[in-house]
Amino acid sequence: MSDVNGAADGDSAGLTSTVVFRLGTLGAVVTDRFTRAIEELGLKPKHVGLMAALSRDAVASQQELAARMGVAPSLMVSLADHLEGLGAVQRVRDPQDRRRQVLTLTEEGHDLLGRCTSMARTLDDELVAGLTEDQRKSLDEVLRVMAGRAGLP
Amino acid sequence: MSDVNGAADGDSAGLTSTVVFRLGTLGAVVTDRFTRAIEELGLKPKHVGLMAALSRDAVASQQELAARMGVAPSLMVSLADHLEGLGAVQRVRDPQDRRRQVLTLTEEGHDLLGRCTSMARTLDDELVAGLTEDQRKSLDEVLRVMAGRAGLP
DNA sequence: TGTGAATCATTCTGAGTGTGAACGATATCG
DNA sequence: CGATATCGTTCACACTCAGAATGATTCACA
Repeated sequence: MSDVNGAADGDSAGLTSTVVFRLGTLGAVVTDRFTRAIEELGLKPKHVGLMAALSRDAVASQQELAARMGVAPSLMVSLADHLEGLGAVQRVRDPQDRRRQVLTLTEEGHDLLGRCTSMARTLDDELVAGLTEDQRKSLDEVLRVMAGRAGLP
Repeated sequence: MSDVNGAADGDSAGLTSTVVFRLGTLGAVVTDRFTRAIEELGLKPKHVGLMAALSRDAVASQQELAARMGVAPSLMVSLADHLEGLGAVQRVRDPQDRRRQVLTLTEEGHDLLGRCTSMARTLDDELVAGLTEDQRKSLDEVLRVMAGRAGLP
């Protein structure tokens, strides 16, 4: 409502009114807060993402996980190293293919992931505090559709 | 999958169903696409953010802009350097305070920002393609409220 | 009016993050 | 068997960004 009389060229309200820009900046801010929240657990977002992936699929090789998360296999090594050091995941050689390291989430890993989830829910509450119940439902559905459009699982 | 503790379940669906997680991942994917789109213009997201800020406030010192964007002043130097090299911004010493470098968006800068906006709109269309008109309106409003909650301008 | 403190832009150094190439171990195919 | 591919790992490198040190300029104030 602010900028309407602008010319057809790209003025700021043009860009800042796009979903891309607003979703990107908001996502960055929210992720930043989450990053600070999980810091005390010795975790970073990618560690949490890895645990979430493991929780969903129970077991998987490092390469599969790397491909799923869109990171290099070499990075998956250090992520798994760190989580293994925390006792959150377990590395087991696949007997069928002894090149493979099969990762599984330990009890401690589930617990750790649970604490991350709890932190995320706290942030959620703060974030959607100004929304009506209808708006929250709509947000849920809209996020689902856009995630699909963006090629997310 | 029985979990002994009842306080918080560390289920994967627990974390991946939070707004924080979904907004964060979706924002990352979208920003990544935008990053690739503007690559051909010789720009990165922070350059675009700087241009958008300049377009909104016409002129500003580097420190003000750095504070507004939440980056270190030293980074603002290189961002401004790059945009100046592209002819998108102009550095002028403030006559009132000759320590200050006042940045302004040139005609070419407006044009460049316009092209970024156009690219973002293209991505927007693709992203919201599966949404009804009501859902798009709701998304707009929800993003506005959450951005406010997150402390964004 | 002179002098020290504060501020601005800049440069430089260092930490953190992630990719890609090289390597050894294992598996698979001819 | 023997050649080749694949998996996990290590290493070297690039990139990004923050923070300290620097020089120029302004401000506070005696």
